[in-house]
Amino acid sequence: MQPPLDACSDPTRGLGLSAVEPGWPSNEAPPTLLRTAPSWLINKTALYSHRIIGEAFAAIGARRFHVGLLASLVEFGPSSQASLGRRCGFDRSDVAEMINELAEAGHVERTQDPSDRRRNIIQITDAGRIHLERLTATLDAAQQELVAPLSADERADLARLLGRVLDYQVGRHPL
Amino acid sequence: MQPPLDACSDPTRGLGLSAVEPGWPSNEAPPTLLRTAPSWLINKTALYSHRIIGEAFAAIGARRFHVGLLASLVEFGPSSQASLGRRCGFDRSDVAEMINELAEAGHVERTQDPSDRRRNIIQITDAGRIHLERLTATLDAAQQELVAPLSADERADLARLLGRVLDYQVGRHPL
DNA sequence: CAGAAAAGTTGGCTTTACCAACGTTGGATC
DNA sequence: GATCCAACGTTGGTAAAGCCAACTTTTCTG
Repeated sequence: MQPPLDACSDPTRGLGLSAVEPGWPSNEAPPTLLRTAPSWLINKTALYSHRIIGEAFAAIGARRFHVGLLASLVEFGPSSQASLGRRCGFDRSDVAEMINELAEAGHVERTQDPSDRRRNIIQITDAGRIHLERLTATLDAAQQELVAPLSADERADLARLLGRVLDYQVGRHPL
Repeated sequence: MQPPLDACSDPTRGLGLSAVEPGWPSNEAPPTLLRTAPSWLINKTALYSHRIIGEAFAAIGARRFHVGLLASLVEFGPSSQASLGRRCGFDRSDVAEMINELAEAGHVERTQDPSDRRRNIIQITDAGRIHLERLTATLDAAQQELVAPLSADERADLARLLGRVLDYQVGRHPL
């Protein structure tokens, strides 16, 4: 016959009569098919990542894309918008607007490349470097919150595994 | 750490000059800050996951959420929409529309619960079960494509690590 | 020199997740 | 029993992210 519909109709108190993963609402764990699907695990974890990092950045008046662009400019020096987009995985059109925002905030300077007048040369400013320091500190704290249940070794493992998947996929379809 | 499996994939050691990860456009690798940031790795990997699984499902006229809902109904029996949403991590409002779609396609039946007239009882149909079989096969193939560069052990490791993070985060803020 | 390709910009589209409100219903409390 | 509160389903709307198409200007290639 059918299992009882909604065995627990008050989600505030768990009856604790079945082995459910910690944290999930009582008797309402996700289906095994999802629980064991790498794609689902990745997507749901990415959702939490979005939320945690996004809130942390919003708290200091920053946006998620700031980090990648500014870090790119520091590590590789002045770049064109197209190059920034390829490095960080952004569409050209999105980079244009992002640079608008960063330039308006004074974190970045946009000048035309005299040797190739199609290109803009994007340079980080002193204010941008200071901003980046706050960003990295904020990101570090938020990420620690994200992967809190993992040990240092496990965090390294996770990064290594994801990096391998990412390298492979980038080779198949550059993003 | 393990010896390099595929090609040179050692992102932790930058030689500074010409050591570019495989697959990345020539000399336009992402900044180290992103490369080593779990949040960035998770988000970018999730993007590829979205694309690969989404395309695979679109090829058989299905959508991503079909799997979770139908698998839930098979594993736990007829459920209310709210319960389905909690299990799969969907908003109530989104579940309503998803069930509309699944019901119109004949994969699911929606009846009012006589014992609680607020609730709908969602039941999977025979067509839905057949659909779910195709979905799981498609999902398996797509996921294999996603984590192709990982060995079986590594895939298990990845799933375990992500599951731990997810359990922890669900405990902090149920989704 | 002609054509292809790259760069930047504008504008728009889709998906996904989320939120707010409402009416209905049931349970809890006094 | 009357009242308050919570859950459910539904509608509608919002915001961000990623992506695509078109167009102009400029450079590279054959």
